[in-house]
Amino acid sequence: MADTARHSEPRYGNRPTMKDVAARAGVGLKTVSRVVNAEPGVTPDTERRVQEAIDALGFRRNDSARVLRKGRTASIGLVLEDLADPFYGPLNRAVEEVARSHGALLINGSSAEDPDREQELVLALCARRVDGLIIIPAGHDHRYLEPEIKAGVATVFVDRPAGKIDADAVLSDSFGGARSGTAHLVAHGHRRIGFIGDQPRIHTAVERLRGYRAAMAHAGLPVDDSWVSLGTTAPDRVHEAVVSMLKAPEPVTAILTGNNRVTVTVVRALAAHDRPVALVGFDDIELADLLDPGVTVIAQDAATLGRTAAERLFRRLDGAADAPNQVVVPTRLIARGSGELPPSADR
Amino acid sequence: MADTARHSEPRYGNRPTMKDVAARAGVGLKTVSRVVNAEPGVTPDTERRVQEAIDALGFRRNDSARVLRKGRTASIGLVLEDLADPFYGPLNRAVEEVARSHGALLINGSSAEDPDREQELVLALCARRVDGLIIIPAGHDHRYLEPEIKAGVATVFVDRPAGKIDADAVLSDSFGGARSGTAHLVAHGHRRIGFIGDQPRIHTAVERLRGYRAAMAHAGLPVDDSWVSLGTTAPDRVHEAVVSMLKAPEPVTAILTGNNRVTVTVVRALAAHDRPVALVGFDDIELADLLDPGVTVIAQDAATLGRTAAERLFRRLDGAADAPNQVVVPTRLIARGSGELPPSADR
DNA sequence: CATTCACCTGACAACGTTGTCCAGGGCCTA
DNA sequence: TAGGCCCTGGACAACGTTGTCAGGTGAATG
Repeated sequence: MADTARHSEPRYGNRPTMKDVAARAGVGLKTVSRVVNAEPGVTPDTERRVQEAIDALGFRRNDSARVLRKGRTASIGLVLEDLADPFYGPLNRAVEEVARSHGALLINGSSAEDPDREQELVLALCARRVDGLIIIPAGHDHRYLEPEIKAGVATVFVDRPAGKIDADAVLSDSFGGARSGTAHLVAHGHRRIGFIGDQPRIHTAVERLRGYRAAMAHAGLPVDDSWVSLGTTAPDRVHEAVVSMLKAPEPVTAILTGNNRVTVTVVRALAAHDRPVALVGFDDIELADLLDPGVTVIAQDAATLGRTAAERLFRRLDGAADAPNQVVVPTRLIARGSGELPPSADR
Repeated sequence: MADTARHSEPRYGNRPTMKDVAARAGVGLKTVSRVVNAEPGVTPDTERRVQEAIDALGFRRNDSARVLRKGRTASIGLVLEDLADPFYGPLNRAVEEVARSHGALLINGSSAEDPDREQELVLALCARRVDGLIIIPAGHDHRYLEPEIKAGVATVFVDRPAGKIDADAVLSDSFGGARSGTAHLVAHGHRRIGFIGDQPRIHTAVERLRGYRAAMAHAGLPVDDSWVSLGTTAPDRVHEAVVSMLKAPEPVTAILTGNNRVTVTVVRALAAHDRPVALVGFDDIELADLLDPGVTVIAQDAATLGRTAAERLFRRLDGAADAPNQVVVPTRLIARGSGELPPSADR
């Protein structure tokens, strides 16, 4: 009864191989290969016999072996920060769409904003010999990628630039977006504007803060330290920041938020507040138009980010060898009400 | 100058192999393998020499080759409907988390609700010899998977059951959720309740419709054909359905929606309507609590779905051989206002 | 000093596929 | 009918890794 496994026991689940198919069809190994790959040079009759054997045995070509022989895996890795963040959904899909159109599969994983985990994941992908990598970096030092890139792994960074290496990157215009969002609030009469952003480790967080400061400076407005809060996007910290900005002796009359998670928390916090406070959020959020007032946002085009990055990656894989460069995707301010509220009466 | 590539040109980007490392370190091939895999039986001195060669050459083990030899790829495939749908984000992440804890990578793709594309994707994953599959099925016939399952590919279906084969499945309680949502509306005095759901090809859509009908029947209420709309979740179709239900001679006073995308569209449509209409939505949506009124929903626990499925998958991979079974994850009704509105005055 | 034994080390085959190359046979033409 | 050519088919090696097994060295023991 016992199926005699020779030494250990590879052969996956005892799947038939081309050899088995060849034996059953009474042809040579290579002929089976030709049929499977629709290569020319096989008589219709022989082809039919081989095909029957394939169907009868339930043979399916082992791409692992194929990859080993051919040197290309037809798969790319996508490392993002959190698979569950709605901002990355459209990006993920756009990348998948492009990969699919190039016949490649997508392997992905989350770094959870942890540089070590990012590196571990990226190197695991390299060990699988993905043809290319699209990375939303969590860390600031990507020199560990140098040997990989030199060995031919095409690499494109998205949303944030690479650290300490020269690589392609596709970024949103964080600085410009934050600046125009802030200017929008200033234009509506606000002079004390708060900024609540993500951790200063994160490139986009810093850029957005810079944009905010630039707009304030341009308007000749001071920025009080108590109006700026950077840190994790955990709801309780953000909530606390909102409360302290509003309870201060010189309370802010408007807030600029640094990303979608912060925006959502701030909307909640402001709903519980008595005076209206203006709000402009970075990243669009679903249903923002249905709230009262609608949430004015600086929308990023996540799908374009992903598509652009993936297209650049495949252009590299097709041999494009021009110097690495950065593409900046513009943002768009969508006015819905919350950013157009006038300053509420002072204390 | 020209690097003489012997025949074609495999060797990825001319990456060093264990052979190269061995030559440089002046040791045998297998010794390098031992060092790389931290196997016992290597003198510290030899190990150091090998390690130096590894670092100098920038060697990284080729897992493709390893996989071929070992028979396990330590990767699983996740096929879902749309990577960008916020409902699948937490599910995706939960699966990834479990995979990660088992040292496996996640390959994923979208079926776009197209059975052919689902099959194509699944078979591509099988050709890569993923160890297991987690599938949110788009099609209704999965007999094409039989040879794969027989060959040892562990397979778990999520959100919707497998078609025509006996396989593990982890489902939400669509029927019970829709029934309790409908009963909730009935309890608040509604007698004419509409249902707007997804395409009847989709299992959950049918189950939810069944739950709705069951609750109506249980309450002794008739269901007029014009109150039920099944089809794509495209906003214009859904919008049209809302309008026609509200403009009918016997207009509905409440609506039950079949999924998150429908709910969002209906919220928009109702906002433009003059009379208040009660609403209960299937699936929770972000910010639902901030709308006015808050949106009452039947919440599904997508993360639990994903985690449960992934855990079952790995239990199978670890050898669990009990009969395939179905797990049903309960839903939870979250009352926020929209589902508690009384029927508005008749015409 | 010889023998045993433990421990390291390396040669070799195998995983399943594809590229190369050659052999055999049929068919056309001279 | 012989010669040559094209078309089909198969043997073989190679991709980079790991399992098996045998050889070799040094220390410990009788």
